[in-house]
Amino acid sequence: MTLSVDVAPDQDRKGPGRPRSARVDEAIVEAVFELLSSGQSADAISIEAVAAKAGVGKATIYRRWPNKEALLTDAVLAMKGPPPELRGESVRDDLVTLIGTMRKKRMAQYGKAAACLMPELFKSPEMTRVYQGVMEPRREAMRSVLRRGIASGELRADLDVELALLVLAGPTLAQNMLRWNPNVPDEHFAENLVDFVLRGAQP
Amino acid sequence: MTLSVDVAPDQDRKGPGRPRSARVDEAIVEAVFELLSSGQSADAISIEAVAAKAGVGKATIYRRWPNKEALLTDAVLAMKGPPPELRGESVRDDLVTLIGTMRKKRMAQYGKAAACLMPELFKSPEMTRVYQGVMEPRREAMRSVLRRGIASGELRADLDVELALLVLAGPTLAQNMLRWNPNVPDEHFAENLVDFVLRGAQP
Amino acid sequence: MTLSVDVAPDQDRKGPGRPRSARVDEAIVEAVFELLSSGQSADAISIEAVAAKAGVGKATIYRRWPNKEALLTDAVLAMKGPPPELRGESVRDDLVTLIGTMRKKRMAQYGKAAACLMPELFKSPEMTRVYQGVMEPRREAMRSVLRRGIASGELRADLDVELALLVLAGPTLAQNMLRWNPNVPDEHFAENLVDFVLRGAQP
Amino acid sequence: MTLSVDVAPDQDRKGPGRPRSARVDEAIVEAVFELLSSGQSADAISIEAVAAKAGVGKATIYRRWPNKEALLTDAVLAMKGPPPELRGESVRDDLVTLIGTMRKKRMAQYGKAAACLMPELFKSPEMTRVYQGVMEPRREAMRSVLRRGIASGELRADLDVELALLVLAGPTLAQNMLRWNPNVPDEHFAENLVDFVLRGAQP
DNA sequence: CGTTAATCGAGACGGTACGTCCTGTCTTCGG
DNA sequence: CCGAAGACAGGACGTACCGTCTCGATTAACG
Repeated sequence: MTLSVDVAPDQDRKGPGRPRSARVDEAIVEAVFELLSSGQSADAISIEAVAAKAGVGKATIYRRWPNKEALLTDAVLAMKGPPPELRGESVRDDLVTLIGTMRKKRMAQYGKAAACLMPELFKSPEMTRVYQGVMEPRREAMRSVLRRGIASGELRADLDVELALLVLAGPTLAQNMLRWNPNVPDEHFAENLVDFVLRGAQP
Repeated sequence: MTLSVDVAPDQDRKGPGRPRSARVDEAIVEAVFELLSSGQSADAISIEAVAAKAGVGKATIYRRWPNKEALLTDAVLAMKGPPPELRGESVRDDLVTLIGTMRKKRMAQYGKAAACLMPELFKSPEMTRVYQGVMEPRREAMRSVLRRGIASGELRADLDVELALLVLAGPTLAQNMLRWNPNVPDEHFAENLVDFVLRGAQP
Repeated sequence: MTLSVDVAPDQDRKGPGRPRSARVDEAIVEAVFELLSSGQSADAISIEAVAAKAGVGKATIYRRWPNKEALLTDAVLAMKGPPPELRGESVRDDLVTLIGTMRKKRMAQYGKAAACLMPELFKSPEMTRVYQGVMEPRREAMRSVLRRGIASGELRADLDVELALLVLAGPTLAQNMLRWNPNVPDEHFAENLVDFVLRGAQP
Repeated sequence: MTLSVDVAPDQDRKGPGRPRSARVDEAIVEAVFELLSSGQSADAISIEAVAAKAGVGKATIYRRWPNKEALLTDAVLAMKGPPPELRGESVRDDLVTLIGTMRKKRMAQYGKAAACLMPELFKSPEMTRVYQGVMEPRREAMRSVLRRGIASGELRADLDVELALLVLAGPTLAQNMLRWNPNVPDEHFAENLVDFVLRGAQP
């Protein structure tokens, strides 16, 4: 599945008049992102606040996006990064890498932002679609690693790939977004999780 | 930890005048819950909408709760149910029961409601506290089952209880709230998850 | 036409229990009248205000009248006084008496109250009916005086009785309710008006 | 006496921002007038109802008038029309014209509206002042016609002008506002009234 | 004298309107 | 084209009453 997306979709206009500033685009999307990750729910984010934070007139925003939903959608799209590069040697290491990239750098922010977007996900199917588009590549990468492990004998032959995916990503999500279990330390989270999932709880 | 909570806190007033109706309390909290679990974010829930849905005047709500946050907090408290009864024979069965009760009946609604409350959790520490109060009993129940398993030899002696907790609850949460991985079926979810976590992914 | 009216209609109950206080009835109607003649419109008069002014509980009012309209209606009825006694000698004197009794004593208050009731007259046909019932006897008295005058030759044979009625009552009303022309003095108003109407404006 | 009045008083602002819409002003005043003449008392007219009827947001009303009283006052001002043109030949004809213009076209509406405003007149001196300002020009016009009649001998030399004014306007008012005497027909009302007043009731 | 029922004050109830504030959109201004 | 600023329709806020209903306590006549 390929989702090709441009952040400011009607930018290819030409002709007379002052051209649109690319800086402005970035400033707006950045402002949305900051507001989101500061714990504001989607409906609590007003165009007015975005305009103020970006140092921009309200009209300038409406010139680029038809409404708030489109703006938020584009801001979510902008959170999408390149897929992580995998070494491809050990399945365990690749899984650790994949889980780890969900937790690095801006991921604490990302997690908070994603959590704040949740009500929006239930309301807007468009937003749901975009969110899936952001998630799916990582999911697919993990699937292929798991399948490789089955083929190479590093993982059980009868492994349920989808369930394994969920068991790896679920805790990461819960911890990222909600810090669900405060007793689990952040350090070596990825390694500990992967090792646990590989080995299981039985003796 | 014990959290003793009454939903309508100042009801024990006495003296002259017509007493407050208990039906009204229920109707209001129920209305909040329905709005929450229909995918409205906390800030999108207006007191006016609650009043309309409950068939109640706005003043009747304000007579009981000083503001929206208090109302939402109490509504969350009302979601707290009794802890599940465990058979106490097999650790595996008890874990299945615990995971299962997170998914039964109204839990799909509960999950959606919880997801919609997330932005509020970041804003209101009071809400965070109450949410923890609702969660902690289940967490503690699962902890003691896990410890029992270690003692009885059903689980590894070096098991990280907190991590195990997260690995069991995280996927449940992700699936409940977000239906994160649509490829994992709902049927036998608890059994499949517990068995997977017990056994691990390795051959 | 006969309108038989009792102010507090269901008073004839008997049997055990504390009887209704006649004082309370009077106090309530009096309170309504005072509020009306202090320049409050009918809708601006609240049962609460009436109860407060009469020193009575709201329930006490609702026990006697089913709603505000009925209360106001009864209060209007209470404004009805006995028809004036006419000497029957001179038509001019009898007209002066009739006009004069519209202006005596409490009539300034009555006028103000009536003015404040006007919006209600448009809304409530029941109120209209009652108001007519209060007005009609005076109107009829004046008609018979006028007809007597025609018969006795004191008035023109071709006099339009209804129009004469209006020309006598209209200015009185306008001046009572609105003090419409502040340049016309209150003293000898009735005499001046009647003499003017009798004589006309021509040389 | 000259009363210069503008309906929307602070409209002459300049500077940036979207200018106020003149249509909106008209729609609001028109809505007030319609509500008034549909038999609503002044206090029964809610700003909310005005806004709804005018298809306007409440804030738009409050941007122009500080409170309900000011709005009603301005609406009354808007009822003021140009003084009628008089032929100046016969006093009788001019009086008929003056009385007649009080009864034409929208005057039935005007009468009802005025009646509904009466309670307000007792409460608000400002409203009283404005109402006088609307009435006075017509009163003055009639006075000068009467004085002309005295000078020309068409009317009695010792005529009390103010009383004559009241005798002409009072019945008109009573009939306009209250349809006080339903037995007097609307057709030829002005002619009949003026002829009656000129001639008097005596033989 | 005790029963009984109507009394009164008080306050909860479902509503409606208040006047304020804010949002998303639109429209103008000056640069 | 851009920023700023303000008007606009709409809607929620929290308050204040309204008319009604429902209590507890009091009170006065009847049995």
